[in-house]
Amino acid sequence: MAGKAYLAAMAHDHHHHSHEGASLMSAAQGTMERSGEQWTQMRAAVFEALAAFDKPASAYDIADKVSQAQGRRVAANSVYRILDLFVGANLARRVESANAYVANDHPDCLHDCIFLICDTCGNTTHLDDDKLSGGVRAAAKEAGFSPQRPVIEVRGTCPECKDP
Amino acid sequence: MAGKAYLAAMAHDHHHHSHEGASLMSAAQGTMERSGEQWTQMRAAVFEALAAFDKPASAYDIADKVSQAQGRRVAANSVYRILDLFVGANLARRVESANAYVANDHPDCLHDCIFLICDTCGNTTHLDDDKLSGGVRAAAKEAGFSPQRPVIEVRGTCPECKDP
DNA sequence: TTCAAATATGTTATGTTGTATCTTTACGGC
DNA sequence: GCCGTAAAGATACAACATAACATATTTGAA
Repeated sequence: MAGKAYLAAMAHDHHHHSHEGASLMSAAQGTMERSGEQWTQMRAAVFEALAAFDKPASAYDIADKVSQAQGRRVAANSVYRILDLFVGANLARRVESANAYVANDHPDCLHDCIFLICDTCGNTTHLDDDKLSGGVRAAAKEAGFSPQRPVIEVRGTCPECKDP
Repeated sequence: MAGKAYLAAMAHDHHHHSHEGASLMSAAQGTMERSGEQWTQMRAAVFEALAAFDKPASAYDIADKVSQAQGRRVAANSVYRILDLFVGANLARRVESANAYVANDHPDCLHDCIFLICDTCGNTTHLDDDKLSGGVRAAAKEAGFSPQRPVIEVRGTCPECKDP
């Protein structure tokens, strides 16, 4: 992987506090604690492992990575518990069509984000287009439905895999 | 279940050849054969079972129902094979956020459909809003991504579960 | 019609994802 | 120190999905 060669477009340019590395870790800790949850060693380890993946990671992928890092076996169910917390606190997102998770690098903003998942290389980017996601929510309401959580993902081919 | 008490709204009213019962079966057969695939007893049985569910059904749910109907054990992997064909031929859709499948009652029209899945009762309806789905595709293209298959689903509460 | 090739299904096994339950451990207040 | 609570570990199992190979059925050409 040559790293991100393109950035997700933002339809409405508002300030996203995107973080990385140590900054992301402390942002995650802050968000977690503000939402009344503890920031334990285990949670830090899981978040670090998750954030280190450059594509969506399954709970088992994360369990493996944490196990490696700690030199002991960490069970998947512990990881699931923590991932659920993360998703609840907006520190991570679940990619439904991949049964996998990604770290949220701007946990301070709340969006119905749109994932673009490359079927060739697995790399995943996301858009935060509140107009589009708002349209989806509105259409659901129009049909009498009360939307709680839109799932908007696009399977396809990323620029790298298309133009080699 | 008291049956469908509301219908999915259509943003752009074009003629949908919605079928049910025997009509749906023969439409399915026609679509399947036009796409160069055989319409076997087994496929008919799987389609019938799938169409009989009033909410998204897992491959195992379908395997159970077909097993019942035939008085013999039908293995899940046979069902998976056939479901994959159905999805390819637009006879069925996969609901990603539910790991389940629904029959497509108008296999003649091709849409990126939007599923509304009730987290309370599991009932699922769908919208065909080409404008919205087109917007999602366009946004992906805007980011340099080549969309193949948008996945647009909304988790929430259906009208029945909201207003008891 | 008969046979060979291609397609479909059956059988068995295994891999992956996700939960449930119960036990043990860590931490804080008393 | 003792106890209550929250977190994490251990184990088991349920649910979802695919792989590999054997058998059966269909198709179409000789």
